[in-house]
Amino acid sequence: MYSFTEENYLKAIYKLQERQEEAVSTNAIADSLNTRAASVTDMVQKLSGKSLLIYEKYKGVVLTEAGRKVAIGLVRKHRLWETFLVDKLRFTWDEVHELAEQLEHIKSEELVDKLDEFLGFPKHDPHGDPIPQQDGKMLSQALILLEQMPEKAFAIISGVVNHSPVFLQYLQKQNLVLGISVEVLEKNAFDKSMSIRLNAEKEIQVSAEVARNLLMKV
Amino acid sequence: MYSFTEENYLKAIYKLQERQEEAVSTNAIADSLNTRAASVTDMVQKLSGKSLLIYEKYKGVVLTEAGRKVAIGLVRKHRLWETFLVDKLRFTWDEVHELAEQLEHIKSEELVDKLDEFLGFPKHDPHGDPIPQQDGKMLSQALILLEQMPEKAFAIISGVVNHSPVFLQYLQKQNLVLGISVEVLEKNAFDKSMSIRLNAEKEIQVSAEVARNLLMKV
DNA sequence: AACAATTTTTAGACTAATCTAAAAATTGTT
DNA sequence: AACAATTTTTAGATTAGTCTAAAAATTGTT
Repeated sequence: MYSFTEENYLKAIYKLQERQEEAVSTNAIADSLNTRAASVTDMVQKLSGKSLLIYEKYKGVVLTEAGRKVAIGLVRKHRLWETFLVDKLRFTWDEVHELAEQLEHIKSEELVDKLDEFLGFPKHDPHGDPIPQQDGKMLSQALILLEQMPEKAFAIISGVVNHSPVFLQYLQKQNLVLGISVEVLEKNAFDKSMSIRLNAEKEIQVSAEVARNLLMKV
Repeated sequence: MYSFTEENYLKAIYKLQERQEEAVSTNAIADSLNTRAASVTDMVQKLSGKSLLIYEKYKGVVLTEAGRKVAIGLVRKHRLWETFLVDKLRFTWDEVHELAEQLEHIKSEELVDKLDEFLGFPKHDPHGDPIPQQDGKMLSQALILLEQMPEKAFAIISGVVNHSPVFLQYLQKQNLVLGISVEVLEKNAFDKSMSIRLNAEKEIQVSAEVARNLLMKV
């Protein structure tokens, strides 16, 4: 069984590794965990000793299969708890991240599997991110950014890149929520803002910043 | 906010104080937490510094109102999570204690209140123990032990004293579960065993040991 | 290829929670 | 009231995780 702290390091490394295929630097880990590079060096040496990652001095770290498994288990728990909080307890999707950060460390395979069943084996969490299955597999769903859509195209809002509460609250206010269908009416070449139509009804303007942070399912 | 460990000490002291009205000794605390008296001395000095309890050298400790409040909050969370695990996730009542020990330390007032609402504001947990309300009040329910019941009396099984899995499993097997009505048919003076009738149907024998651990609502 | 800038590691120290072993206080018994 | 038994505290050490500051390695630029 791994400590709260060990688990947090594994998840942070997993998330960093997802984007860039190379080894993850100690500084990058320190940044994402709000700690110092010296602390990271200590911890990755410890995790390396447990064969959860491969560490080369001055080169950075790469998770082993065992380490990846632990990290994916945490992501699974995090996203299932978020789904529970929103679907069952009626939290809003911008309130649940911090709570799920705590709940993901509850140790029990049986609990997470029963939660999964209770929720009806959801495929996505309230932010549109895919929920890993028991076997660690994730249904990848080929989402694209709103900014990448051409004029006249249709798609469904299915996730966000930026998870900050302020952004999520903005989306809520504009009714840019999961499942809404969007048609691109016009793309403004000057500032990259877009006119879009929601659910074949309301027409609104979104900035490039927003378009760059909304994930769409075609 | 208090640490996981501080919370565990407060809850343990609260539970010990419930039975005997005097100050709780460091040794008693050490026993109930599987730690050593020396460690307890350190921790109670720390908690005393935070005004959560009153500590007198060689005399033991008594919780302050603030300390009691924290402990009752933990009991509330523990019993609500146990109710969730049994009612919603279909765990059996002998499986949930360890999980609730973890879940009770999740920090969020809002979460516990929403959980309470989701469960329909239950008054008792799956073991029949009363669940404290938001304001810390508990509906006391004047339960008596089965062994205290006279012959020909009727009552409802409403709780257990001993929460060990082996006892709970025994109860399940005998159908001695919460809500069942019991009539005392005969009390054996020799070994204090009892003959009882369940739900006006099946007649069974229970030992003094069992009768001493079943809480009944008259 | 040398060296300045940057990144990373090492060394040593700190805190929270724990332990063992020894010292001190309390209690009970005669 | 004295003293043996028990309980409790103190002293000093340990572990996990963290930090700062200094040393070492790497990288980029000329």
